[in-house]
Amino acid sequence: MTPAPTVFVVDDDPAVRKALGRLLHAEGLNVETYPSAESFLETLTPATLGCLILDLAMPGLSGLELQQALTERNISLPIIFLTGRGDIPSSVRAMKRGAVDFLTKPVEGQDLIAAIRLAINRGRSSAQSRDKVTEVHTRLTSLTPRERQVLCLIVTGMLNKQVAAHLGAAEKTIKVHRARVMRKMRADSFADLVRMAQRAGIGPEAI
Amino acid sequence: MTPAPTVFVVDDDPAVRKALGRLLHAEGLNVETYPSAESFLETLTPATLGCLILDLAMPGLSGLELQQALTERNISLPIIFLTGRGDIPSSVRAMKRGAVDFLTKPVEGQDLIAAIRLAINRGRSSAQSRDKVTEVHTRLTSLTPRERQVLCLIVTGMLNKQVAAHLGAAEKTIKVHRARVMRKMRADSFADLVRMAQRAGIGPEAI
DNA sequence: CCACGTGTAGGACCAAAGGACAATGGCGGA
DNA sequence: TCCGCCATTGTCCTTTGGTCCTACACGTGG
Repeated sequence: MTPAPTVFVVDDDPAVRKALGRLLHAEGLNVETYPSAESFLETLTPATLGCLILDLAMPGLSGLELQQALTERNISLPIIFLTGRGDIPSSVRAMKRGAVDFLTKPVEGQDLIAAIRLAINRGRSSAQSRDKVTEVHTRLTSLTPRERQVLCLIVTGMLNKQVAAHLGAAEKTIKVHRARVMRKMRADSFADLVRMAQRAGIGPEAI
Repeated sequence: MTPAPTVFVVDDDPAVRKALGRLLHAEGLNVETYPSAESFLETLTPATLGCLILDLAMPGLSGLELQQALTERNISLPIIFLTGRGDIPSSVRAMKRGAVDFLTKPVEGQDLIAAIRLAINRGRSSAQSRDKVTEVHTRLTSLTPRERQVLCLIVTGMLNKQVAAHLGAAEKTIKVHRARVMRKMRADSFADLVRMAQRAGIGPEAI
């Protein structure tokens, strides 16, 4: 239904890449393999959907460093670490930074598949909520400063006349701004607007 | 300011309990030590604030089993695992289930203290949001079934007359229910009500 | 200079929300 | 049986919100 997710495999061992490629392809998954973190980073778009199976120790960027790099670029591709010589501190660091799983070679095919399913689902839902938030943000940028101000005040529950007093304007003016906010934010009800503002982090903090 | 958080230490080794007790007390932290998971579980209230430093392998319930038990009892005390003979699968399982950290003995005092500070902060904020949600839930239970129905419909953005048509009642009736909902939920604005409903998981899903 | 966006504001008018007061009917517990 | 709670509906009135159309001032960039 949605664009097909892809499983990216980054491992410096050709045998591992080949074996994983075969295994996952047999499961009906799209697979792309990369021999290094750098080569993977090059061919990466922010809208990528799927998950990443990542080796820990590689020449060049290590797996943990790639994870860090993705975080810094604001790319939330779910990561499954798969390593032969891992240690506890590495696994803990990986999990702390949001890895879906941290498996050790040799890995049970079932375990890996299960982790991949989980990762793909997680990525899908996080992509959905991220899309919603960015959608709200783009609409927010279409507001004029005054409209944003009015938005912030009305979603805290203030009446038009209260907003007017607070901003030193006529109630009529606030009504105009309010109507424009509703239209520009494509909110089809006030409740809807409140929820959008909530998602954008605009709440009753400023009271 | 808030009730002082306590660091609970559960470890079967008396030497570890003694050493940790001294170290953490010197840091100005309240410490309670327990020789087993069972003894800790007995003296546990759901409103406990602080964090738990937990050994992995113990006679009786293991650390991971205690973590599971706390999850099942809906107790969200942040956990720091501290173990001598851990392995990667254990650490990954612990982190997946929400542990704050997974440290190995011998541990650097600084690392442990840092983890504790993080855990206590996490526990504090999660307790805050949990309190807010339960507060909303208790208010929800004070609503009559009809009032809850009306609440669900108005927070999706429906007008009184639409709700009336949807429920086969007069608009006036909906107004009365709506007013009672606002009073019982202690919402001081409609925006407020929408946010409360949001926290309680009542949203526009049902459309 | 003119067009455009922005902020401002007025009047007219209608729709929606909310409060005050009253009333009816059902249903379960004291 | 009577009381209290719940749900229901009504009328009357006020406040609030929302939508037209119109209008003016101000600054930016063609």
